[in-house]
Amino acid sequence: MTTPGRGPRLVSVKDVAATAGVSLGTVSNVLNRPHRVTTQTRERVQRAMTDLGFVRNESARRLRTGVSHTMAFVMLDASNPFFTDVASGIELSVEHEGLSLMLCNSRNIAARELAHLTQLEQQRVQGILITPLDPESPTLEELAGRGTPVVIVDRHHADGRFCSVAVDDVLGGRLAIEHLIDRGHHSVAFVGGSRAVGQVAARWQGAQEAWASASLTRQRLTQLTTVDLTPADGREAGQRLAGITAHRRPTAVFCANDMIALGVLQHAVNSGIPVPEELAIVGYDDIDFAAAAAVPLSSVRRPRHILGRAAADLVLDEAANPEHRHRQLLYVPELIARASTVG
Amino acid sequence: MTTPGRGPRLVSVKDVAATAGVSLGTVSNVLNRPHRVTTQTRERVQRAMTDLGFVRNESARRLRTGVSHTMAFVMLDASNPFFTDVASGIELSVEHEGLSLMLCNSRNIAARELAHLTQLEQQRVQGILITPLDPESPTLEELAGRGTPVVIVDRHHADGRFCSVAVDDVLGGRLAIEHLIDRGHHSVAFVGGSRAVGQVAARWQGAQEAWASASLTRQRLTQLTTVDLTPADGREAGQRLAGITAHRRPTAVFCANDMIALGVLQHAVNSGIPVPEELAIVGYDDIDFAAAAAVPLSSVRRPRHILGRAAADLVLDEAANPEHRHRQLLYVPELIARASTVG
DNA sequence: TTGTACGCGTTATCAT
DNA sequence: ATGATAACGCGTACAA
Repeated sequence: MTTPGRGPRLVSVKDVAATAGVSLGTVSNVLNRPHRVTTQTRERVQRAMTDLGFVRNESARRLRTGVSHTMAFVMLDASNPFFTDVASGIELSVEHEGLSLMLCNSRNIAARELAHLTQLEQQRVQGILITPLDPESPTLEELAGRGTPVVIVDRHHADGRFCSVAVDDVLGGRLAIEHLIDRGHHSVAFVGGSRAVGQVAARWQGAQEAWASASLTRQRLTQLTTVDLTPADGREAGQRLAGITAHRRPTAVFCANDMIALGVLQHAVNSGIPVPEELAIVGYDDIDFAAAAAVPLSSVRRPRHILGRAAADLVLDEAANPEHRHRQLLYVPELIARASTVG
Repeated sequence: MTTPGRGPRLVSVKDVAATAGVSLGTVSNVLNRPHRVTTQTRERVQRAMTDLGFVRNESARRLRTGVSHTMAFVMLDASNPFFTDVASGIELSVEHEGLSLMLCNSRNIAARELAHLTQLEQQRVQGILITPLDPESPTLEELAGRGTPVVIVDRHHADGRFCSVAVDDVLGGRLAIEHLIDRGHHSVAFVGGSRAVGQVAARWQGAQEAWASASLTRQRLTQLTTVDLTPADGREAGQRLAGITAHRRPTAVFCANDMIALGVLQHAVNSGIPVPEELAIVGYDDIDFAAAAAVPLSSVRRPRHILGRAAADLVLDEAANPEHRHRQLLYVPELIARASTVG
């Protein structure tokens, strides 16, 4: 007869019913169909609930009704402001529907991503938004196949078997390079992370395309690989750049994201390389910190909130609408030119 | 007889038992006490589970056993890297116990905080870590009173009725100001946000104490209030500073956090005020972006990961140990001097 | 308004 | 070691 769990024994609908002197069904009606109950008894029941400290048991509800009241977003990297901004966009839509959003952080580690997905599926969340390490992973298809709506954020699935929301990163890469070519640069380095290949491949591709179509005579687009996409990686890349003698050094870099770009910027300033005169820098995402850098960073802006809202709307539709059809949305990035390229 | 919810009807233990040709109890044993089952039957059952795509129903488990497998952290502001770093510290400890962590974001809005807490309590999470808008709010005490372990992060409850983990921000404020006094500054402004009074009051207090005990003759410690603690607020504060004629302008600012400081730094550089020669800047938190600023930011470092781990350990103890006693942990900050104060 | 079957995994009991 | 069975937790929904 011991109640499992610890702490004060929790109050159930039964207790509320007893205290209010009504039946169990009436309590349920107060909770779910208040209009069916006389104002008088309703108030009596509500009184009993607050007096006893009744807390609805979401597990029991879910077990019975089969529907949970939460959505989830599995972030690739919570320390990247890009993803937290996407998350607030998601929240807006999700909470507008009276659901709550739970955030998970895979930190770019496959085992952690899997653990989160498993947990979320076991909780029977209404839907999962995810920026996956690998959009083609069978895990995602299996998950969706068992009935959990899955929407991919900031990636696409090759065969369109999911809803997805992303930005045209090929165009983004092209915008960045075209801007640098416009500013007269002939030797440019792309700085990206090897552990984040999927995230940056399109940007690199766009960069190459733009470079090729400019058909410069003595062109040179090189690649500088870092491990990850953090400010520390950027500093390290900056160090390698600073080590190159000035006349062979690229006159500009296009960084796979703003965190890298901020690191490069820092090291450049520290080692006395004037930005943008000797080194122009373009970042990617246009996070708030980009504009707040001491040399404000030119960056390819992606519509983070809109991305989040759109993704949330898709997963909500998939969860609620039986006639749902998968859609892949592609948003357009925009180059924001600031002092790091425009002297 | 219709199954509630949509999508393919989910597989239950019964189906697994039938397919594997064993009894229901055996399936349960495979899940919860695998050693009691022959390797052979265990494999047969596991085979059936994967074949059918069986997914444990966490709600049913929780309902029966009374214990959930999640902890939650309600963040004050997910766009502040300080909190995401604390969150990763928490994750480390929580996942070490085989539990999963769900993140919520109150965005400094009381209604959102309440909504999250309600939701989490209804889900019967094992414990809640929270950086509350108001540590003295009765909501928290009621929540704890009904049995959910609550640990306060980055604040303390006045009467010690909760476990809490924080940093000595009075000391932090003192360190910042002492550093500036050491560097010869006589006129300093504190830049903080009015919507974040609770978070910054101690820093301001420490700043005043240090200033008072220096007993300078022509001292001047002023206060510059912003709305929030974002880079944009910092830029706006920087604008107000730049508007002051040079000989009346403070020679240094101590910012309530690094995001503000980065904004101030940006505006200073933009308006041609040399940092640190004409304006020294000290931030607070030492987030990664502080070191990555083009003029690396001096900042009061707080042990973010350690804070998170400690908080998680406390809530885990409170959830598992019947002899748990509340503790208030206070960590010591450290001043990191960089180029924004040390020419 | 009331009574009650139901959802599903867990655990215990008794039997094989 | 495994089988068969039932009670249990708690809120929901429907028939009475």
